Amino acid sequence: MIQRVRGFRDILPPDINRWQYVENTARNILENYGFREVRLPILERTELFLRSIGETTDIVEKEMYSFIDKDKSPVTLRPEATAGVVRAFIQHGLYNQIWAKKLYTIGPMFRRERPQRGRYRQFWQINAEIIGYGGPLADAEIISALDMILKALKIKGYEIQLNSLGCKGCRPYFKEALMDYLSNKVEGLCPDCRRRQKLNPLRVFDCKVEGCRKIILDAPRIIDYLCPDCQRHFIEVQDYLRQMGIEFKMNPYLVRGLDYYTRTTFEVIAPGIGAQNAIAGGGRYDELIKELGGRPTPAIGFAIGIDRLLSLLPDIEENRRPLLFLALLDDEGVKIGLNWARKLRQKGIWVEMGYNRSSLKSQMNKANKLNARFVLIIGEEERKKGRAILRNMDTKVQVDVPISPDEGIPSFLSQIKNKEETWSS
RNA sequence: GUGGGUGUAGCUCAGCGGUCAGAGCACUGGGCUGUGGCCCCAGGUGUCGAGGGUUCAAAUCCCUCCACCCACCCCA
Repeated sequence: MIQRVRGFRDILPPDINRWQYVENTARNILENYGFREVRLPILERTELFLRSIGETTDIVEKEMYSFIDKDKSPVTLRPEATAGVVRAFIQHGLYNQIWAKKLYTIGPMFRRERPQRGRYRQFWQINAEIIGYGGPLADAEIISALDMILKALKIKGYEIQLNSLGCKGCRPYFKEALMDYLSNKVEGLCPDCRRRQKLNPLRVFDCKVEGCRKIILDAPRIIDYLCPDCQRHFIEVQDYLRQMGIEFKMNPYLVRGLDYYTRTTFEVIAPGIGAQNAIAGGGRYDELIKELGGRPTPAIGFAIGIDRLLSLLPDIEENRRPLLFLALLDDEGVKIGLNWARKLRQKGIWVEMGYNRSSLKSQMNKANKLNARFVLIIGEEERKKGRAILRNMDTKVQVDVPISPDEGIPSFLSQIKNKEETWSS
């Protein structure tokens, strides 16, 4: 048997209900916030991710699905969405398009990690970006949209963690201070962090090793190094969030795994879904568009992990049911039934039938398994009388209706209507 | 990349050196010759994850590999 590639998943009914529910909910909310959907390539040039995410991040160092295309160019399955959005934004010169200020996209991302609960090599994200606005109101709106989606989905117990990473003006001072501090503590650091200390000292904050954590506790904090502008920005973001009643928790150690973030960063964690408990994350990236060759343009975005979100949602019960199942007992019956089916479906009604000739018993059985509300029986006897048998599967009540679709369908539909009135009263 | 756990029917699992590989659910047919759910009966359920080894004898013991799950690293 040919097996699925490791870490990839098949999404099948009845699970698909939950996927559609989450996507539809997010879509509706984002559209109300004025976001427009974009659909972008899954494959991008590797360089895009090297330059955006950062060469010394875990994603780039060990998690990318990269390969050499037939024309020898290095390409990579996107490990996150923002880089592609920015690339498209620059490529199409969208700086002044009113619809390009707020964009969202839903689709799969790829990271080649060891799979575990809540972590897959292909995972799905809902991404939203506000582009071209550097002020704190954009931050507040993006977090507000994220929070509204989580609330609409009735996610319980999630926590929004907030931090600021400063800007290109103030972050270097902090980086230096941190590097100085860490260089005196090298003995206590794990091998990974010794390397990080030189290359990308902020990443030490993410370390879970006991020794490193202790060192981190006394380390300089980013928020103490913010320049006045960054400070003001961050305070205003918090004010807006409080204004809207959005709860959040400050986390001065939140640095995020991508190098392009500036100022506001956030992450949403949720309990009860295993070790991989981050269901969403994001932040501001005011330098990225310029760094990728575009005009200087501030932006902020978030990503929601659909796979992880779904593990927090209860099963959605299957309440779809066909209105009518056609039990067709002979060749002539099939011909009549085909017309019933076509005409009813044109009216938007779900009609089922058996595709192999079998006994009435087995057709009834199938109707029952499909949970059809009505069965219309058309056989030799019915044709002789010119009247088909209509059985209500819930009440077991059977009545006759004209067998010809032109007369029978109106009769059928009026009966349904009456039934619904009596049921609802 | 590292560690631990698990691989037997479509699903959930039992068997853990000694005839034949089993149960429940699901599936198909019949009891009911043209009427579903309940009940009864019958039936396919399978390279016992793959390959090799030990043994008179391997689903069972050993080795290797593979897959899945969980955890570490890190993140969605």
